[in-house]
Amino acid sequence: MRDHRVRNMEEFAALSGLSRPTVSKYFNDPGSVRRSTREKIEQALERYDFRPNIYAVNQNRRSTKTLGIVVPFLADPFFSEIARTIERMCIDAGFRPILFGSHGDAGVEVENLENLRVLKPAGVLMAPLGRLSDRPTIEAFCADVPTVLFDSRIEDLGEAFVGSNNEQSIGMIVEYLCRTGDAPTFFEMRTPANPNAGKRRRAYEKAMARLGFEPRIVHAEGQGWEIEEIGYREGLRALSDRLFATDTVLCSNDRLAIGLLAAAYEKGVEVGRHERCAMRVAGHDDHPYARFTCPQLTTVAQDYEAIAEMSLTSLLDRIDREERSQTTSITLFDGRLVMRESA
Amino acid sequence: MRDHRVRNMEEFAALSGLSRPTVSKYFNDPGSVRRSTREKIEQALERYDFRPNIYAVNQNRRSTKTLGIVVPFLADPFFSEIARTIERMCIDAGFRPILFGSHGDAGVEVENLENLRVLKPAGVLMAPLGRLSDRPTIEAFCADVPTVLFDSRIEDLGEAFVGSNNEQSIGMIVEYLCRTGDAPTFFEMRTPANPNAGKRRRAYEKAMARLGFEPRIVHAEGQGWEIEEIGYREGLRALSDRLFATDTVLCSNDRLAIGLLAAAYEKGVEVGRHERCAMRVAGHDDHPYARFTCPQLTTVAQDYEAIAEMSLTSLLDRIDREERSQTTSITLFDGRLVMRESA
DNA sequence: AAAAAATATTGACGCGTGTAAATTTTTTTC
DNA sequence: GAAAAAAATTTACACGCGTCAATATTTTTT
Repeated sequence: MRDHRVRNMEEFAALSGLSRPTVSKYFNDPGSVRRSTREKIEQALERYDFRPNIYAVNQNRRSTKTLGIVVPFLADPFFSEIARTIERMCIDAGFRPILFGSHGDAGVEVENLENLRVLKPAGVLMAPLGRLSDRPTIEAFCADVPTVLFDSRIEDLGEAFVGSNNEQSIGMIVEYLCRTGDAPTFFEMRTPANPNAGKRRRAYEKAMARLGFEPRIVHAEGQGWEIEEIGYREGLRALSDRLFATDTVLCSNDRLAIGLLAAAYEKGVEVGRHERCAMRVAGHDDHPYARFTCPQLTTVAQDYEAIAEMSLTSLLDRIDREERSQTTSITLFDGRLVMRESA
Repeated sequence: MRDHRVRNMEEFAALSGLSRPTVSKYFNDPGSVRRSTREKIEQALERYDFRPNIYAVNQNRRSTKTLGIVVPFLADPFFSEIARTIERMCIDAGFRPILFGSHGDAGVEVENLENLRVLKPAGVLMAPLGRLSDRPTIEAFCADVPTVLFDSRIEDLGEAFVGSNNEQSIGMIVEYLCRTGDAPTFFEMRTPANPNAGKRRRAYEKAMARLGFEPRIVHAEGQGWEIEEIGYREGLRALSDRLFATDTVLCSNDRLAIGLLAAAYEKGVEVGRHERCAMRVAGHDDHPYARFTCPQLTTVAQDYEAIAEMSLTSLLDRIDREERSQTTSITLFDGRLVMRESA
């Protein structure tokens, strides 16, 4: 049991009865040494619990076996969930994930990339802020480090992009809403940070046109990532001023819908798909809290797992091939309708 | 502008017209070199943007200027918020924060500590899982690395503990509820992961006794961090079976309250402090979503900033003094009553 | 049992920086 | 302007590990 502290690999090799290069070989790939040798090392490992100095290791390896993960906002459950999924997969793939949240701030996003640069990661998985992101910085970063973007696409950047198929998912929910009641009015932020917002609006317009309805859009004013607050405040206003043209509202995302539902409740406007209800509300993303809104929110679930897995696979693929690709491949996953009480 | 890549400090020193040791001195403390020297370096820095290799640096320094932050669950807004606050403060203090979330899993928490050990951080700020945490592992870690615990206390561990004063905050809200209506029934998980839960229950009992009421407790069955789900499911059951002895319910935390409010809504039980309402519900923590529940949740706000700042200050203090303290100092911050519609 | 193949060892160098001692240069003080 | 103090330079070693070439040993094949 843990006899004494082992200073370095030299000492540990001696304790194992082996030479340092052999032990080094083992740590880089346990399968590359003879079985009897491996057993010797693992036996010693149990007694002395030695771990190679990561700083010395990374100084000499070309690739550091660390992967950066950058998300715009850790407090947003979508990103904390997806980060968690990616982290786990990284570890299973033999990499060391390191997580950065940008707090919705472009300056912090740039800082995060600078910090990552210093860490010389093998690759980076990044969900950019979107419209607010400093494109030149990200471009320069992508040129130096293999980077896969997810969730928010930035035109022509990154080795690959993985996201959700807004056209499909919005089309699907618009169709559902039209089929079961009034055609939806679209509720979105006027100047959303996330580029998915624009795609969703266009998908809404397209779906409405296809179904023969006039698209109607209500814009919420306000900036930043306090999206529920904006949905609430602007929802109150829209309800007071009767801005919603129909009794059905499709929100650009669940966080906006959460705010709107709070506003409707406060106004005494009953929301739901039943006869007596005055209004239907739907969202997009299947936010973890969508099950606990009043009423429970009908929405579209994104495939977290698939997005995480595809992002990582694409990145590891690029890292393995050790060549930078000129084109950015794009993968989009379909959403799944989640029917609850609100619409 | 960015003429060419600078390989190392030797080369950069030559480009600055200085010797490497002097440049090294500058990077460790810009104030330690003559002003004219500093200007030379900063001028060169603008042209060549060199940054010392962090791996080579950390191999030789005793302390690594990185600070670990470990939280039990990044998807929980309380922790993502407090992590963000601490991160910012770390950077301002000249340290490099590195964030780990344990996903509510004791195994991951242990992994996080192991990974941190490898990184040889100057210190660690940790909110443990609580009851689920593997005490021996954390104890061994605290013995090796200066660690300050926050939020969840583990008896006799860490250089310091910073948390909230549950006795004060629960006492305050119990008093408020008793003054304005029925005395509250306490709603909590039977086997909560977080040790604050136990403190809150005892504080509730104490406050009720002080005010001359019989304490009444309803237990929610269920394990893990899906607290809203448990609150919802068990809330439904409690409402169906009329388990709440009074018309006022004080939840052990906001996440449980969010679930209970969803259950009440579904049951058609009107919640609020107005005449016509059948029930009052209060929470604890001032969760970011407490403003968007239906109705908005009356709760107790914890002082994020104060907890973050105090934790970091305590840690930096211990790091500076370069000595391990025998006693763990305890700091608790008072909560602030946040009155909204639900109670 | 001998030959061939696989694996381990020895010894050495390099990575980029921290750091210390001795020396030289620059700045400050009187 | 000389002496004292402060700062920079030179030189050298250390950190812990990756990696290579040459050699020795073990294992597998014939």
